[in-house]
Amino acid sequence: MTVVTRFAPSPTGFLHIGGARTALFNYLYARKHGGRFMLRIEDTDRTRSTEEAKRAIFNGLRWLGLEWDGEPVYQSTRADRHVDIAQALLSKGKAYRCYCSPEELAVMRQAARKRGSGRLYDGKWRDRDPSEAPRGVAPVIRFKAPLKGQTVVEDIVQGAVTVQNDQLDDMVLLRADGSPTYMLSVVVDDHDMAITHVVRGDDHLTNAIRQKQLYLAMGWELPAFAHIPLILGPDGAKMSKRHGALGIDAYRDRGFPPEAVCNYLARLGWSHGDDEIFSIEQASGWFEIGDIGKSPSRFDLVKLTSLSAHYLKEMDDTRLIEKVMPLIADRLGRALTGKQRDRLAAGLPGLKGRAKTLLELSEIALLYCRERPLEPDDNAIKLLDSEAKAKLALAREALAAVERWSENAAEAALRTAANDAGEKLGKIAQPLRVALTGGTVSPGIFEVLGVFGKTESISRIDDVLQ
RNA sequence: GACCCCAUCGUCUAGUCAGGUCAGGACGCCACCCUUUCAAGGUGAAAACACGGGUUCGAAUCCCGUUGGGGUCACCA
Repeated sequence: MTVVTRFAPSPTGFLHIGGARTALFNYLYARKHGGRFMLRIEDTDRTRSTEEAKRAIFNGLRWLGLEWDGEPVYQSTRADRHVDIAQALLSKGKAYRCYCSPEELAVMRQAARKRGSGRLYDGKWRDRDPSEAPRGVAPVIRFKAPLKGQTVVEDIVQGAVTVQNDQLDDMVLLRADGSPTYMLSVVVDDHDMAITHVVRGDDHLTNAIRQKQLYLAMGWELPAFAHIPLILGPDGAKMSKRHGALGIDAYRDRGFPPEAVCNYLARLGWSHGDDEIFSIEQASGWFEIGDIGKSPSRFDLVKLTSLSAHYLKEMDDTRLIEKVMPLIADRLGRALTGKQRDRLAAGLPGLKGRAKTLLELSEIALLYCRERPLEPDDNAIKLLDSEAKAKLALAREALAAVERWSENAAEAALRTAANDAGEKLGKIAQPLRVALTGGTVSPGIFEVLGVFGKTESISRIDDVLQ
């Protein structure tokens, strides 16, 4: 049997971090077993569904590298089929028409709460003769759920979950306007799409109980269920906006590489022994649903950031430059000149170990893209006293004498000069740093010298000495 | 409130199913080393079996309870 999994978001907002992880787990499991990973857009709530949200889902999944198989299925296009199934249930005697008004329902609900019962609907129309139906009232169709016994879902993550059937009431399958409800649509679609493993958030666990009853009523084969614990905010409370529960695109915009996000998400709630850093390919070789933890985990931006730093360091220089250049151009407000690109190409490899995100990298890379004359920052100006300038003059002399310029040649010249003058290298390096970069913090000074080249370096020193 | 589920360092977790390890790793934190600044890197330290009862020669591991946390209770999905 081919494994078929699916990710079934409703396009009502952004693709959030929990949804992304659900998609990832589905993807991983399908890949592990050489199966198919499907995407279904649950857009039956037309008023809340938006094109924008749909795009966010597509773009988010692609950015993460979670390409789905085949065309996305739009649930809204399948309403006729869902209605057919409701009719089939009706003729099998497994569903019935209910004519209750919203007011009646509200009273029942109140009564149920008072009794502490989960049965919000009391089954008023369950066994009534259709001839008693009031005129002019459009009925809903309700599922005739079993009254006695219990329903057990064997969940791969949660184990056996048992609910007494008297806790469950008869859910609505078709609304008064004839449109199918989610509960019906999911079951029909999962069945029609031949989904073998339903892997989704824990918030659907109790739905699975009701859905199982529907499968049984239709005589359909049950998929395997796996309900993964939700992701909580850093304080252990439900993830909310104030936690920075952002769309996946926000993490992209903050400069996290997708492989870092995937790695982090995979490791959140799932583990393969002590492995911490791994690719999506490795994970798909290891992934077992049973290895997913049972308790909810907290979202930790710091750990994601450290993973991000790791992947930045590992990233291929060519790819890195492509990603960083637009960010720098943004900051500069214009495209980079040829010279700036060259400097970037030379300087980026030395820079990438110093930043945790692409955004941060583009910030520090700015140092290679500013043109002289520089405007030193406050700390830099403070440092440039007459003594510092004297050291700088010393450095200028030594550097001007270098014939074949290179990082190493510049280093040798400066070390010799410092030694001859009986100075500590730091006394010379710091003023030099200010002259070259306009700031007091930068990569190694020889590296900077190497990137700028002889002419530019000397000119920058002269700018300060004048 | 009712129902369902969960519980190992601050956080993510290994170990739990098949009881026996100084309870392991990672992030973070702290210290030290390296050092021309800041990072990075290296080395090291501190840090947990929620609590209470059982069962057992022996319990993080099995059972019960307590406490705490999460989820669900729509003609939303």
